[in-house]
Amino acid sequence: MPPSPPPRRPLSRERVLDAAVRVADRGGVDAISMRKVAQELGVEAMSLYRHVPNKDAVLDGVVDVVFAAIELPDAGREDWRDAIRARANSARAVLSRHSWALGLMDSRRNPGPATLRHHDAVLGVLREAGFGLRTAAHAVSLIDSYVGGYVLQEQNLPLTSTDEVAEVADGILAALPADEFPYLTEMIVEHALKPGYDHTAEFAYGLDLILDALEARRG
Amino acid sequence: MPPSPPPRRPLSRERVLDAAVRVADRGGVDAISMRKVAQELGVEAMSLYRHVPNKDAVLDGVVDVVFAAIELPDAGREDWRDAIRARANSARAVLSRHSWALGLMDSRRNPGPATLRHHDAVLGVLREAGFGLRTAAHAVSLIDSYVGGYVLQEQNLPLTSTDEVAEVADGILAALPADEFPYLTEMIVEHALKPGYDHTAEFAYGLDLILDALEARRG
DNA sequence: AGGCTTGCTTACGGGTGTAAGCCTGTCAAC
DNA sequence: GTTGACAGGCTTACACCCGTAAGCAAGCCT
Repeated sequence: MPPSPPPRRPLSRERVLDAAVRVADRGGVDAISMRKVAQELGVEAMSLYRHVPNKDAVLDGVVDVVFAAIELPDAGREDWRDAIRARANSARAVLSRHSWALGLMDSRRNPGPATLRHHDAVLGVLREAGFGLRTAAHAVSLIDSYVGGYVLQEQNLPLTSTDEVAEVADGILAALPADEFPYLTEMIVEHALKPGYDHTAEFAYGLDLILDALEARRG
Repeated sequence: MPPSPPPRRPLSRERVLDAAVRVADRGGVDAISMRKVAQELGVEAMSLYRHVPNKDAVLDGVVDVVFAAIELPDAGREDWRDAIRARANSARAVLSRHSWALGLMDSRRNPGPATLRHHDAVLGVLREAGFGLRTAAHAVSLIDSYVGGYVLQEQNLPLTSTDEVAEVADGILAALPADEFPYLTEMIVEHALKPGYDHTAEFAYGLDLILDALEARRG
């Protein structure tokens, strides 16, 4: 018998979107082209159109795929802050793994089901915790801004190792007179170059500050 | 005498960058192409290469032009919060006017002079106000995240008039069963659709919350 | 056996960055 | 003045990459 030739799963909208995510992870949003996504699947570009109406639909879909990967807040927690903190950490992890997704959300005006379910769950936790409508709206705006903004600047400084930090910092320091930017120089030399900078801890600092301040204004 | 034919200012790096900003304001980052920028100046594409080495340099330059438009914090204020608040408001205004710039900052790894001057000034205000190095670093991260993130989601919901809000909200409400997203529905019906939503006020709420919480941890 | 799904082929009309070389207006030195 | 150099802008051309319309071929299910 033929040893089951390559399984050859048929294409599907889901497989197309997943492939698009992988392509974007590798080369950014601009890398998402029908040809490249098709290639990722070992297929020709036009084949995708059997499962997706056009490229815009791919972009819309891809955003929702990423959103679906963010864990929903657990409404069962006794402290609303724990629920929100967990989902914020998850959101940062996911958005930072697919850093192109943040920028893509702008141009897309059609929220998918995962996106909507998400906002609903977060709002639910806040409302059940006793936040008024208006305060809950403020809280959502504030928290989402912080999470999104943090990921944004995390991308700007994707410095995983201390060596990389040193390299970039040296470049800046060398290119510019230290006495023109005294505070920046101080920060780089005295703080950024010290080992042990941790994005997770930095993120947590701001998040806790925000959550505590919101707790103080609850109800 | 000939009535001074069109003044015909010569090109320059500065004029090229300004034109690129206008092009991006009109059509987003992707609209920045050498041909389009040249057309904006009434000139052919290749002429730009006399004043700019390549397209990447245009993108780097354009980011710095936008940054330069943000007003520096005034170190003279008695309360550091007033200085930071003023600069945050200015940043939001500028970045929201050139909404494409936020996304562009990611890919650019070469901060221009305006960018550096900016960070230095903000750090200066915080340090002079008595913040320690570590706390100042946290504060910068927190504030910048919030400002950037707010602009980001402001773009997602660029709803200037209440009518627009209603239109979008109706679309969402119609497309999805209200009982599947009860909290979201509540928020839209009871809050978002009410007149008087003001982005400036919403932004101020979160900003003040953050600044007050930071003040409590100063020194 | 027939139809329907799935993927492929070909093709069109556009957009991109930029290398190489030409043309012309301006201005300084003779 | 006349001449010469040179900068600034233009033309042409190359070698890509893009989204997608139209129609064809093969495999599966009924």
